[in-house]
Amino acid sequence: MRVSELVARTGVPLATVKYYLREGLLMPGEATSATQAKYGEEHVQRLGLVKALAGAGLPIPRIREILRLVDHPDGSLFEVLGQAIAQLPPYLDTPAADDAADEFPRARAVLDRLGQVYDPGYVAVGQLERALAALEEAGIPMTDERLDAYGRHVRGIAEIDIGLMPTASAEDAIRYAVLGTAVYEPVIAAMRRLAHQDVAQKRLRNPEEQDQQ
Amino acid sequence: MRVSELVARTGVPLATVKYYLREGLLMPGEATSATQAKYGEEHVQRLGLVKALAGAGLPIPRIREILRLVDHPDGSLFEVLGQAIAQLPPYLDTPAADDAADEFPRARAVLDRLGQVYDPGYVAVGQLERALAALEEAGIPMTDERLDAYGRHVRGIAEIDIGLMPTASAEDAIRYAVLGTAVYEPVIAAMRRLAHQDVAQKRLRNPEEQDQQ
DNA sequence: CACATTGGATAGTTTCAGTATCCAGTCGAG
DNA sequence: CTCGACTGGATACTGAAACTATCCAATGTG
Repeated sequence: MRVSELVARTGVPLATVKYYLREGLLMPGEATSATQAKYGEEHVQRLGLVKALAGAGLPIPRIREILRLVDHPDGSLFEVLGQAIAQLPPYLDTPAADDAADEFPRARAVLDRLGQVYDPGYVAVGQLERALAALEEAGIPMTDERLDAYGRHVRGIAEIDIGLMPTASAEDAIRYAVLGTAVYEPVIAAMRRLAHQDVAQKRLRNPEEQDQQ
Repeated sequence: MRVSELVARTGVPLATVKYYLREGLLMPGEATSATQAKYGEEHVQRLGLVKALAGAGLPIPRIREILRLVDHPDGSLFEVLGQAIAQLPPYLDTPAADDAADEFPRARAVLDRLGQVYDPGYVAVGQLERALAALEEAGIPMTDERLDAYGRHVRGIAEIDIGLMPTASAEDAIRYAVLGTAVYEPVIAAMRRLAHQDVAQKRLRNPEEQDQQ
């Protein structure tokens, strides 16, 4: 298909398609002449993915990096996933901690409490630390009770994620992990917001069953 | 305390404090003269909250609206919470659906499947729809299996959230609900990312216990 | 009294994410 | 063949957002 059709199918304006092409977010079509190129389904899908990531508020350079990792994963699943997660908010100013000493005290306390295995150099540790610090600074409490419950359920979600991960090829696994992390998060957030309403409504109706799971 | 101390305690640059003051994100201090004002703990905390929200990528007008709702909630818990959630991404272009007819097909299918009570006019329904549509456009699958599991665990998280909600005053409840939705989300996201690593590691070690919870 | 600090106003900067314009080569209907 | 529409490619422009910097006159302080 030509550009005009790509534009029609995705709803992305031509100027923006050209912009993404320039920025390297969309691979160029197969040139058939100096002023013509052929685009395929992969371009439609890629544009959808870029839209999803951009819609989540990711800056272009971060999207480019994620796409690069998906297209050319260089390293183990963990390495690539770590690099990809570093492109997701919350962004850390300090990219790496030299020694794992007293870095991330809050996050480490939480993870130790939950008995979780973790690599202290993993980006998400810093991200958790930052989220917890933000909580603290804003004067919002994080009790052990809440923490344990979150830990339990989040782990359940992670089990599903890992359980459904394709194991055939490493590339598939990486692609799945990188995109799954970024793209399922808004779904989970929206579901939580809706569950709040559901739980609150049902409790109002049957206030006696106020057991906290 | 004076501005300089507020700056020192929060780490927010003076120019930025003034900017937040201008934008109405920070309440003015108690003026003691034409060139002096007194700030208190509430200012420190507010600045922390603004930092947390801004750090999550929320635009200033949205933060202002959230703060307004927290400070002067006008309406029921559900109404206020709905308004607050509308300030959180993913942002919807179409603010309201006139009739609840075929609006949000994906989200409704999911919620019906989970047997959840929901108000079709609730913002989060549209947000879920959008997140699911983004998934689809990007060619990423959302199976029923994953959905059911997510639903179960997200519900568990919501039970905790609601269970720990203060019930003494309506204002407290609103404040808790609004901030809890916005501020705990990054924590949950970070925990999920870390749980992925933990689950994957442990599975590699004991591949036999691959039960998906 | 001198000097740093402050509130308040205004202007400037940077980054980001597109849009718009131009151009020259090419395709395709008549 | 021809003429107008469509393309790829390059460059310039725009508008919003979030700070950041500068100035000023009033004030508090040692």
